[in-house]
Amino acid sequence: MSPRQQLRADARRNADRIVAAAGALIAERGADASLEEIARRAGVGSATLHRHFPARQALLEAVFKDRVEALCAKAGDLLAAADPGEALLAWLRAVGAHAVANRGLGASLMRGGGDPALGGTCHDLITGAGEKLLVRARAAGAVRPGITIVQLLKLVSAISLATEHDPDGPAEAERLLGIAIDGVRPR
Amino acid sequence: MSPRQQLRADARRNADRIVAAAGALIAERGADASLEEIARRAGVGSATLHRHFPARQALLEAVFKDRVEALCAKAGDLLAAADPGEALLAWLRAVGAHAVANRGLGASLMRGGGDPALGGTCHDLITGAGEKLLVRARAAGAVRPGITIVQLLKLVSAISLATEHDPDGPAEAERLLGIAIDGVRPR
DNA sequence: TTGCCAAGTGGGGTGGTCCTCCATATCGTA
DNA sequence: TACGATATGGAGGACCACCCCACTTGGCAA
Repeated sequence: MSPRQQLRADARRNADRIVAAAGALIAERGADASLEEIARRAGVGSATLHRHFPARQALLEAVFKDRVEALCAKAGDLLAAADPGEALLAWLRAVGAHAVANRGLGASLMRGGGDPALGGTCHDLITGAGEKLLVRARAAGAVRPGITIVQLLKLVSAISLATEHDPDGPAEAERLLGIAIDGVRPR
Repeated sequence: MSPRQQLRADARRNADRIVAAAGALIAERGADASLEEIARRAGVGSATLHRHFPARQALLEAVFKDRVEALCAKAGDLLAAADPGEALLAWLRAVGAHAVANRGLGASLMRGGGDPALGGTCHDLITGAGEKLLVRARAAGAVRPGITIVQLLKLVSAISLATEHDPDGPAEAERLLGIAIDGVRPR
């Protein structure tokens, strides 16, 4: 689905419909929503869904693309912040908040490394954006050495995943994130 | 399967076989292994599996029961350790190590709160054992206030879950745990 | 020891999932 | 308008969790 210009108009319209339906259903029921039902809601056959998005991950990437881009933009903004360490932590909190708010985003962010062949775009984008923040924070001595951006994002995603089925998910995620993130600072 | 005495001899034998087969298959393929195949391996019909373990969670509880009990015993031992704070952290690390070594244990530990009606035993056992360690550590001023044992276990489980599909899972889990656990100490 | 019946079993059915083929319908162009 | 490349979706295969019910079996009472 990278070269969207090459798609025929109806095909592109269907792809958009599928992404919209997927977004709605994933918000309702989580990242493991039924692909059949997504197709049903989008008003297309299941074969069409599978041709457009050969793997579930590809669909998730499309659904969350704009949110990931927003997070990347925020990372860019924070590069100009006064305190490099606080900038990184603030960004991680923002990533966590987004992951909690958008069910399934956290899982999507992590699985980038899993299937290197297809997609991985979300994971790559967010990793690239965060890396710059981490490098700057590290240079300022605001994070302890040896920590990678992939580790930090894994931590954030894991927390959002763990609190996904909680009655009081967002608040609990915030608290857990607070604990975990404090370990990032040098002793 | 709580009142095992009330089961007929053959029923109990089948239940044990199912738990053994489940343990093997879960170790191979993770906690979402097919129940049909577990039944097949155990040499019983799928109906038998479902009657003994009405929900997947119930089966997981049975599979991991001994490991959870070992962790609870370890918690008991650590209650006598000199440094209450270090005792708690050491135990959390042990829980993490077990969760990583036994695929699916982490997920099982977390889901206790999800379905209050059935099971929850693993979750309750481990929570109870950890609570004592936490209370002692808190009294010694070794952990910052406001942290609950459920939060700590959620953190540990989340990390083990997140690293489950990693090429270098155990080592990475150890590192992430190190980061997260440092946030437990008071500032 | 024998006979009986509650307890236990598993094949087969239901309804769901993901994914693939291929005959058909549609778009965009010449 | 006519045509061919492109896109579609229903039908179907393989798998899954879970349930029903005709049958078997263990263990107790006589």
